[in-house]
Amino acid sequence: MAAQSQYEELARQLSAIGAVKREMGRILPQDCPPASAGVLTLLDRHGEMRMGQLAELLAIDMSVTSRHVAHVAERGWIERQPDPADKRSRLLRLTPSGRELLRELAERYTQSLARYLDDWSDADVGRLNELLARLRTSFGDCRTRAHHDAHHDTRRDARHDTRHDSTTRTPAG
Amino acid sequence: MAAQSQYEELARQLSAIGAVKREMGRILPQDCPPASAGVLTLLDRHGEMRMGQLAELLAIDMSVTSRHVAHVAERGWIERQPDPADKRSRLLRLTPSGRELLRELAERYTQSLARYLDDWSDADVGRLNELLARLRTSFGDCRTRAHHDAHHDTRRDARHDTRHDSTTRTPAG
DNA sequence: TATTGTTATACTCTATAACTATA
DNA sequence: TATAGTTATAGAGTATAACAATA
Repeated sequence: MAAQSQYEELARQLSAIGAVKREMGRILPQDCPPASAGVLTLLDRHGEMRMGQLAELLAIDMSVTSRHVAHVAERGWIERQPDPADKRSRLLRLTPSGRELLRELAERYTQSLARYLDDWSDADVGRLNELLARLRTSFGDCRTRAHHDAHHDTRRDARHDTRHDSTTRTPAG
Repeated sequence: MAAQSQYEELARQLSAIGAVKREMGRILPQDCPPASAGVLTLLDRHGEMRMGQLAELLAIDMSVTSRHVAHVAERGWIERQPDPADKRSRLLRLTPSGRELLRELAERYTQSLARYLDDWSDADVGRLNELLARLRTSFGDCRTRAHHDAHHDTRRDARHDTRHDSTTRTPAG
């Protein structure tokens, strides 16, 4: 439990961090908006999956996910195969072209961050990564709880967790 | 200098942190979108200022700032007085009504974060705040450097880099 | 001529709701 | 009936360019 001023400061930091995100977005190729990069990255990390799973990992509505997926599919970066187990569903999978793009993206991100953060130690970057992951988990748990038992209170207790990887999951929606 | 995998992970964390921002945005009053809250917060922190200064603190284009400012001015949360030293400019200042709204916002942010982060220590929240502030500074400093040294700028694509905009934008604070 | 700020236009991202196909 | 996914529509946020008024 932290002091009130710490919470207010965190709210300010979160509101301002968008500028960093935008700056990172500027290094992306013309055809690949940030949302597309996010889709490809998650498919790389977690492997083949369905729309619904991807939407949950992205922490956005499936309608939005659907359009992001259409964008990357139109450019040949992913394939959408019918799911043999459920004909309503489609399985998303990276193509070789998508993997090639991901290599390019990783290189650009790395070069850009290496330049911006040249005076950061490995430990500092690691600490920031850990805290951001934990922040997302804290919000994600809260949302999952609110979603599954919307009429219950908001105490943190039962953690019936059906997720496979809580560290890479994002909250909100 | 950190390892490449750390940079890639940071890029991913930044891309995913938007979900937390959106979740925080949901607690705001109907009339007050996140951008308005940002404007009010900066005017509270830094006091009376001009459009250009505010745009720099927000790290967004002045055209965008102009519309955010119009929104909060229409609702009586700030005043726009002509600058006696430069008739092209207007000085922005919080009104009592704006300060009252800020108190409300601070309370909502605090309550929400206290609920989401109930298992975070004060030290953890403080560390995250420090690292986020430092991250924004690193990007802001770098952007300033890049602007003064434009021919060493390798981060952009073949994109139209038509920024004759001389205002050096810093991630907000 | 250059700068401050506004407005018009376009693009990205997201949410809600209506719709289809299948379970 | 319920669920997986798509599409239509609306709203917030941002960038670029053209413009007005002033320096």
